[in-house]
Amino acid sequence: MPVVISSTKKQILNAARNFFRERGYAATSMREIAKEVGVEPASLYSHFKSKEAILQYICFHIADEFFEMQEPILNSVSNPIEKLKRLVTGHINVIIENLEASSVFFNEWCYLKKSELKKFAEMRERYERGFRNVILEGITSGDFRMMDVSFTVRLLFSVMNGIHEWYKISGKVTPDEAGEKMSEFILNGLAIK
Amino acid sequence: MPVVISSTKKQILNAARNFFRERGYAATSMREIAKEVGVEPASLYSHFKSKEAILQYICFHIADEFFEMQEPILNSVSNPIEKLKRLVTGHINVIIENLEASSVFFNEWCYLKKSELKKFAEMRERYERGFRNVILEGITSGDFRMMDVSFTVRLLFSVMNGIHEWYKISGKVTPDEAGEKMSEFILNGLAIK
DNA sequence: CCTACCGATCGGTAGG
DNA sequence: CCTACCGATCGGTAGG
Repeated sequence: MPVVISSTKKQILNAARNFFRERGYAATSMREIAKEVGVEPASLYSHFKSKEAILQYICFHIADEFFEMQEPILNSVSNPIEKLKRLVTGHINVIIENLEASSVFFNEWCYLKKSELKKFAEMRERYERGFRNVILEGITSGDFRMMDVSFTVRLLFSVMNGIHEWYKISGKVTPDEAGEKMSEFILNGLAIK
Repeated sequence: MPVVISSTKKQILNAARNFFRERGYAATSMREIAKEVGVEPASLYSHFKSKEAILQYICFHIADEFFEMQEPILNSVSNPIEKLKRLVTGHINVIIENLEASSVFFNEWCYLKKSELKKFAEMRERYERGFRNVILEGITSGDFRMMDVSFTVRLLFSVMNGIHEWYKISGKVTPDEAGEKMSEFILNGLAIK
């Protein structure tokens, strides 16, 4: 059942995503967002009850996208290597298709209020567990080296998430090529064996 | 020639580094910094001419540390693999020994004023070039696979820089062990060959 | 969705 | 390094 969302609300979210990414949450004022949308500052409050509520919407909405991508892959039957490749490609595709929201998700989540911060941490833990399990499967199956799984998953997320800072939609590398190259980096590294 | 720096100035920098990392530059007020140091807000301005000047000091000071680490390694005669290992370990050691400053360097540089932003970008470009050249050397020598060097260097920096977000001084992984594990990840990846 | 407005807080300065 | 203070801007509300 699709959630109906007014055109003005969409515009507010769009403006907020851009400003929050560009200048940061704390440095963005409700007045700037209102001006961009073309309404008076007070009018924003008939769509969101606070500035932080806008941030909430952005962060949890993009989180849904990550889970919707992850679940079918985790439940598929492919081997660990194939599974990891698909997760990596899926993850960076979500980022690339939502560059502004992803940047806010990665960099501005800390401005969520306490109760939401807790939900946020639990969600991230659940998502990361999916990746950890695939790596464990791969070690068990003999496809992956023995390694410190927690440490490695953090490296994995660093590589994948970093892409939001430098990927250019207009560049010559398509999202799928980026997934290919990144998977090669993650699976085989730089050195010739 | 060591630059003499007053005890109060040091305290201001320390408080600023902590607050800028914890809440972000924009969300930190001069009043909070002053309170932490134990002086009146107005007194900060006899040490720094503006809030942004504090940010400048933090960003460019830690940048010096990165260059001081990099230069001798680039000029050493070790082979590309050894060189890259030492650069990786050196880079993350600078981060780990300066977690607050590094976080500010990576996340808050965008609040520098325009003229400083330009210097900052040039500096970063020069530093990254050092890494790119080592990878090029490695491809030429046959130690590294053929690859998209620009793309790979971005992945490399993502892996290395990400550590400032999750490394715990109190954890069981020492800085040198972290360098070892990270180099293994970068050079050989997850898969068994 | 607007007008009108609130109290709080901001970075920074004058002058000592 | 302090007292005293500035104009600007902030998130948000009342009431229509």
